[in-house]
Amino acid sequence: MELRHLRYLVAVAENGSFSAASRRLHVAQSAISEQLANLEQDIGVPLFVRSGRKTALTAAGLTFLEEARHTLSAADRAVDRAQRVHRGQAGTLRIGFFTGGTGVNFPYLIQSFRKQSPDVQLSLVEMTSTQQWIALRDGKIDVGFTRRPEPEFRTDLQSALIQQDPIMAILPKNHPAAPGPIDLRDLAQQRFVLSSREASPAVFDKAIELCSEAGFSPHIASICSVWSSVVLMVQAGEGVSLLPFNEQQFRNRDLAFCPLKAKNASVDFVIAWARRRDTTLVRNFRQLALQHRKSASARG
Amino acid sequence: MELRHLRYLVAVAENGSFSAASRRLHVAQSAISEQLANLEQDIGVPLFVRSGRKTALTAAGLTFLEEARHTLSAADRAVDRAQRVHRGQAGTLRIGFFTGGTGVNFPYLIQSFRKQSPDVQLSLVEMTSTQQWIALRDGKIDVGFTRRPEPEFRTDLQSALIQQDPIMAILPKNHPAAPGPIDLRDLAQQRFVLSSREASPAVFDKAIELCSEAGFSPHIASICSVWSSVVLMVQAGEGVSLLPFNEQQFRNRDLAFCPLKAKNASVDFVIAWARRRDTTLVRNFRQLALQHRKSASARG
DNA sequence: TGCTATCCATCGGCAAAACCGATAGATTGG
DNA sequence: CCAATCTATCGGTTTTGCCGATGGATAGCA
Repeated sequence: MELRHLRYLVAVAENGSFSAASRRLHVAQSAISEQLANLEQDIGVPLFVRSGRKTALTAAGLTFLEEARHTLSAADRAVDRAQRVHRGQAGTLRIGFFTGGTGVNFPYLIQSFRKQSPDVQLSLVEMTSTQQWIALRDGKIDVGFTRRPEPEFRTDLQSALIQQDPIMAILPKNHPAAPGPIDLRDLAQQRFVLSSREASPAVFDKAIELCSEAGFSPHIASICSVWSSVVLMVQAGEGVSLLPFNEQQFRNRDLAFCPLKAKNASVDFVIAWARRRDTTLVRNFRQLALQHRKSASARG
Repeated sequence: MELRHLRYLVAVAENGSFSAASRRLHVAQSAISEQLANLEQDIGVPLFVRSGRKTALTAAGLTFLEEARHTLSAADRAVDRAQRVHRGQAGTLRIGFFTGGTGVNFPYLIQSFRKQSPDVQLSLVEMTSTQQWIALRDGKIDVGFTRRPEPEFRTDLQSALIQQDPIMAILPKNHPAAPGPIDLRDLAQQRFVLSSREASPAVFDKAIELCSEAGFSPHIASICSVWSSVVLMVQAGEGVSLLPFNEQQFRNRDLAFCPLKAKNASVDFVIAWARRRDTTLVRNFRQLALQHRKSASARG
């Protein structure tokens, strides 16, 4: 049984006869006759009462007709929904992010995306930068707000800059170097608390790089998996730290957040996506996110 | 788009690859590949991400897959329901009857039919004998408890005897001929109240025939469309009547219901159906009705 | 880094089948 | 009884679904 059989059946029912259906469908009457005979043969149920002039559906035929209509509309709906998803008008968008990641006004972005794509379901998943790369590669999420992917991910992932987060020195409030701008060489003798390379290689590597350029290799006292712990450590006197600027931590009254003198003291904050899954939906969302970036940077 | 495409798609989704699906479906891998390429072309949506080794569905493909499953199961359900209706296991049975029609224990018949065919919906429609013949011919009802169809209906309709209803004379209680058995010649001079030929030709014609055999043509005072009115008329002294035995009217205390001496003083009470629409369902119901007749007549 | 196994797309050929046009049989309406 | 209209059937044509073979691409493994 194929949809063709159902289409012919419905046409016959709607036009009252094989001949009328054949005219409507622009198919020879003999074709209709054969196909419907095949259908009856196939399902083993006579669907029509043929009596010379008038053709009518049997009781089973009427039942089948009703279900055939359902089937055909299910098929149409399948096509329609697939096309809508393909056009980015429907479906689900899974977004990765990490707390402290700024650069876009998230609520506003979501809001205007909702306006643009009312039938798209959004799913927000909190992950570290590294987790996002893996999830993007494996198709667990569709876009991520994260750091620039490491080289090993560059074949699968693409990214677009949202903003450059300046790396700042985090010091106890009364530290002599505060409030900066700081020359990192002044911190050469300090003990450092860094966030783990695992969670965010970009930040870790940048910290090491900056120290290296300042002519020293940092003495790492502690490594924390998330930036909030880093802040706690510094607050506890465990050492100083280097972290990207983050509005939330900036509010801390017991610490000094000092800019660096180094020119390249920043890490990229990007929107990333899988090259293979760069759907219309992802493209739409990305464009919107980049627009919001512009307006944000325009504001200050 | 045909169901074949959907079947292939589902098979690929369930088996993880075109090749695996081809093995499962016993079709060449190239066929699967071609058909699914056609499908994608047809609906204008890429459904798969092909990357050498592993094949995965796109977001649109996943959506389409879900809907394709619905479509396929709708198609299956269509076939199943049609087959059930054809086997008489499902559907609707529309039954015609007239009040006073006896011969079967209706509640009991319905009850045991419900037991035999639990998924069949029953619809009872009250009609005169003639209305039932027309409704049967036009497919408005499926079976009717009625009188033997007139010759003009015999090409379309068939009928099976439920019982012979004896024709009885209905007289005022104190009529000299009561309580019978009556020789119709004794009523030759009476005025008659008959039920209309339109509603029940069999009864009307039988009355005329009996009078004719008794050597007179009845003087018809009134004609009523339903038997209950006939009874009222006789009660009002309008005349005497000839009607088939009917349990309900028999209870009337002011009238005498007298058997006739004539041998052929009866009209057939039958179950009738359309020759063209003698479905399994109708056959099943008919057989049950006839069984119930037997047991009813066995009881008395 | 090759080697191999596995996957999908493509091509030519074949056979099934969908379709067509014509026609015959059947039925209805005038 | 004739004309009109319907469906089934038949032979022929074209489409197309399928097959087998092949080639390019990729992933796993040595």
